[in-house]
Amino acid sequence: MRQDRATSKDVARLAGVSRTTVSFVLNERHDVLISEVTRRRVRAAAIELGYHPHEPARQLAGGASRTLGLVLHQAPEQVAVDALLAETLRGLATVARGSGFRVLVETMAPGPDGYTDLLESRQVDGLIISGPRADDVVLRDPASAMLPIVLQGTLSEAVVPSVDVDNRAGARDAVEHLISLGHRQVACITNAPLAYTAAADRVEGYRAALREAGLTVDPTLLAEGDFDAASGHRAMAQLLARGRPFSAAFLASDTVAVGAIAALRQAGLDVPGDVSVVGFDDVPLAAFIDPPLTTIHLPAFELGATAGQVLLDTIHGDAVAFQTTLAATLVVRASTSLYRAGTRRSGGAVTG
Amino acid sequence: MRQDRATSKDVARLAGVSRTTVSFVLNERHDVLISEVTRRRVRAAAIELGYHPHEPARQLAGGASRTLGLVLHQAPEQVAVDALLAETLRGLATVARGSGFRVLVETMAPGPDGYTDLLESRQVDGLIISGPRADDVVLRDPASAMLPIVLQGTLSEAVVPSVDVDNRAGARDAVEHLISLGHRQVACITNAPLAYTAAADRVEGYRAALREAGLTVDPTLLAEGDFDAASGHRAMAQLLARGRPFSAAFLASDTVAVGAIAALRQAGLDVPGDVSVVGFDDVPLAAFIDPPLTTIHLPAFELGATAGQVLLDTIHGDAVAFQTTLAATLVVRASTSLYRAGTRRSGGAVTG
DNA sequence: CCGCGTTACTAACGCGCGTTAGTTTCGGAC
DNA sequence: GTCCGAAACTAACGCGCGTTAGTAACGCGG
Repeated sequence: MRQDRATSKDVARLAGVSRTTVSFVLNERHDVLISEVTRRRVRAAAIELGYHPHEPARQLAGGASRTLGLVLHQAPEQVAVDALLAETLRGLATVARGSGFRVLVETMAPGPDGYTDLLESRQVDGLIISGPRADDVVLRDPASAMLPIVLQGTLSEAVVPSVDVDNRAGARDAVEHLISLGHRQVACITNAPLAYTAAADRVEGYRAALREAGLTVDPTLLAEGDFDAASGHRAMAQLLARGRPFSAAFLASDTVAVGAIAALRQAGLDVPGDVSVVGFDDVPLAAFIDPPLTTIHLPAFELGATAGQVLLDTIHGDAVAFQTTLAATLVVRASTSLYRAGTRRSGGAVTG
Repeated sequence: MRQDRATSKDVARLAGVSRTTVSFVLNERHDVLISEVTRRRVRAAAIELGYHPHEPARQLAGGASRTLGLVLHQAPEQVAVDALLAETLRGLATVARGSGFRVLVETMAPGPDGYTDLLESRQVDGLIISGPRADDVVLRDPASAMLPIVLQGTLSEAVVPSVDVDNRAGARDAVEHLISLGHRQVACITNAPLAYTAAADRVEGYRAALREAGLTVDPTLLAEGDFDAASGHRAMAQLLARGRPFSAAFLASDTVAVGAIAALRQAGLDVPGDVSVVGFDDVPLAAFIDPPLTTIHLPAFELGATAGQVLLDTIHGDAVAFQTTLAATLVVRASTSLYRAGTRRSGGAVTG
């Protein structure tokens, strides 16, 4: 196996045909006429020799790599904390394999580095960019509009197709749920700095729900998270320190929520007794932490699968939707409860 | 950009030299003598044309793909739950890039499918197999010993180099910690079925610690987890139902631990008041759940990086250690406390 | 003037495959 | 016997690159 690989020439010789015939048979070209006897003979020879076509060679000859690139264009901290990456990757890989494609992963710190190398060197036929950054020039350059690139996420003014979850609607559902339980003062901690569109959209949904319910949006009830649980802890501590009472909170990421809940506990507050909490993402552990987290389910597998499908369609030259939005649905568990005036803190948290 | 790519021929023409010279210059072959003037001219031409070497072509000509394959040879449930995959992948990608390699990910359900296709078709220069299964024939076939394959994990009788965390020592440290706090009845829930070597090793470490402390190993205090939190919940419920008292538990996975802790709570038991708990893995959320989890830190990034380095060494023909073991160290947080006889349940949990 | 080493390049092959344009064989219709 | 079209193949090119062997120019000692 270490020694000489079998080439299609070897197969041809063993089967007593030409290399061309071997290629036709193994690529199942039914438009060319080859007798069933010959086909069988070729296939048998290929198996006997343990023949595997040399991939780089067929990529060179065929002009396509049958490989999809997944660019993780995010900071290490984010990646480390992204509990859903595995699922997304699995979704992408599943769709890719279904079409005979493989998946190449490129991790890269945010910056001006070019991921287009992958494309220009023809190592991949298309790219999925996850975690797009506002400073990304390629995604805005009109010339890129024709490249097989799909955004997983949202970026204003991007010129390439994108697939994303409906962050705004999900957030609104989350907050509407809290309002329907009678809560009137609802705090919010973002999942990330507002420069990230996903974070901005979720806050937007939060505001929309409040407005639609005729409630005022109080900026002192908003704090900023930064991906990990520690940031959620800090943000909640800030919120409590401000002294503005609230009986519920929308925490725009489960990971951030876990930190925030810890902060609430340390302040002597019970969840959901004193403060009801809704998260976002529905990470695998969400159902099992204490209390089981009411959250917005992010369809991670579908996200990867859909992005992959859109990219494949783009590569094949099919028309694709410029923007695909997946629904994120509310999952009610035990971290939310009816608002009861006169609870321990008279319906609102006070300074910790 | 959609139109004709620039080839090295175009660069040669523009620079007024031959294609060979272009190749020498761009590949920084300093062993061939080319004047600095020419070098500059070639580089300028390449930039002007936006030239990117055609990767499949150089792979064909060069005989190497400069790509590493990561095979996730595990069931979907595992992947979904693997909070550390992202970190491992990042570690691998970092090392790979450092040597000019890319990373191709192949997810695959357990089974007899051949991941060696990747290798035989020369799409990758080497493979890292994560989550090896006992039924894997390739890894035992002596003929495979010379293939550039590295195991991330442990498999008895495997003939390829492996990189793994010291599960046994980590587990022993965990249990020793509990014993040092005065606990004498220590339960254990595995992270996975015992067919998985990692699970078996952790149980082994658990037993060793007990024996070394002169304690008896009670099989009724052992239950089996299955990757996710739900399995931890079930396993802990079983343990409680058996009625055998214990004041501490070693839960061989943080994810499983989260489920187990939920079950303890439902049985009216406090952690660590009634039962001290040590986990394994140190997932990102471990420090922030309630109570902050004492656990064994798994160096995920290093695991990926080390596996990648060993694979690169193998590919380059360097001698590599057949087995590399990374230390997993105890992180003490708040889920463990001193054993106090006469606590609520007189030092032990009883039937729930 | 010749021979010879050094410098700076280039012509041309081969990597393994897909594919186009052709060739041969063969059965039947006239 | 000839012609012809269909059937079953094959020869040979080209994909874009790395690389080996070879060449041309040049200086310099003899």
